[in-house]
Amino acid sequence: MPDGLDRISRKKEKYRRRQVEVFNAAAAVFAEKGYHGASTGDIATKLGIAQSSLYYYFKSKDEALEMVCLEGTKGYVERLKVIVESSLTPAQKIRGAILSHIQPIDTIPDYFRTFTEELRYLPRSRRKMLNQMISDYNKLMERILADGVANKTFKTSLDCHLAMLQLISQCNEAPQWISSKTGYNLEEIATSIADNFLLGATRR
Amino acid sequence: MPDGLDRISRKKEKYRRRQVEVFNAAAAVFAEKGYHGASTGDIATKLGIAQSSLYYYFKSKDEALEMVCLEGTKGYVERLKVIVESSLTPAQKIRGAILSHIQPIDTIPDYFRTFTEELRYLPRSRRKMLNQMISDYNKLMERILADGVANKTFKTSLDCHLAMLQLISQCNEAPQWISSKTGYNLEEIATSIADNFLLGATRR
DNA sequence: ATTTTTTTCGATAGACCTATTGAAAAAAAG
DNA sequence: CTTTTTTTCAATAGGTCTATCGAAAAAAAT
Repeated sequence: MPDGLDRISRKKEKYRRRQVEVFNAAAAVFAEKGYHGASTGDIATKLGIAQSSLYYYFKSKDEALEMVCLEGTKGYVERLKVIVESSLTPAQKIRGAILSHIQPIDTIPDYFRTFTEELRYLPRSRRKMLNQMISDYNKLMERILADGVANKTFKTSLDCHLAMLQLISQCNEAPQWISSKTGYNLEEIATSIADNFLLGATRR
Repeated sequence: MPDGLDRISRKKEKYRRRQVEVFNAAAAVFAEKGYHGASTGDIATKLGIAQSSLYYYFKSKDEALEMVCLEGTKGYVERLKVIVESSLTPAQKIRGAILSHIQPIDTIPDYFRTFTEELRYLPRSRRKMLNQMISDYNKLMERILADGVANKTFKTSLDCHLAMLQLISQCNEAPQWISSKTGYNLEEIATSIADNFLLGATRR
């Protein structure tokens, strides 16, 4: 006779796994058609279930978008924080940060794309946590650059804030370079972004 | 008694001017809410007219999006072609190309944003000409880079295709850096993108 | 002032979409 | 096998949206 708590948590686990399938489908449809272009009917069709069944797994389409965005950015800040606080050189930190940033393009492309392109359609009330996360993330990235300048690794003339925006923008656009028939892989792309930046920014 | 043709063209001109106001409103609403998030009612409200009145100026919402995208890219390829075929140095061409690319962010921001973010929602049939235009544009930009390599201005190791994608991506994301409270102006941004690229790519 | 042309409007058909609800089906437990 | 719980479904209320149409209003021409 199995333990009662075990039984309950096993049930919840089953529910949670199905929920992940639902969010996977939502992410795929959001990424393909955009949040407003995607209907809950589209998501249901992708899963082969009735549209109304979705509401057993989320309360509203808004909530589904929030969940997809949260899942798509899970661990982002933490991974960058580890890099920032490591004992790597500024140049190595940049390489690591870029690679870490674009990794999800491989592992969870639909979540990544939904986050970068559809976040703006989240109602203000749901966007607070995610905006805070983005702000934290940007500050961390900028800190790597500022440390590099303080360090005399990077040129004094480097505008850290602008450079941060340029690096992150390139990372966020990278998914579109892959579909662009030329078959770059993510590591090539990360290396290229980092190389091009470091070649220009590094003191000689 | 005015010439007949004159009278007709003057009327058409009046119609055309009102149509521009309509497309301006459409571009503004598309840019703010996204194509699918924007309703024709939103556009009409912005103009202070009835929703049904819009259909005197365009046949469908799709067509409005197409017109906005076409207007937003008018002259793009031509301007770049002039730069490519000029006698400027590759480095000067890059500076000119970047400045030319982001100019519309100042002059017609809503058209620019709608083009870069909402083009994907144009039905395939309407997207052909615009896709061709983008392809031509990218090739021209890549040619500047390839010429610079052939020229020994840029390093042999430069991946021209990837570098082209990186430059254009940065330009297309630039609007978001401006709203980002820090008050950069477009020329600063263009200079920064060009400097950072040229510093790394130029032979020494 | 009257006629013609241009522009706007109200009403609405016809789709589609989100979210709810109570019931049915499926799965798990007893 | 029966009961309980979980999961799915059909039906639908209530809302929004695009596009059409004939009429009205406004402007221009005669």
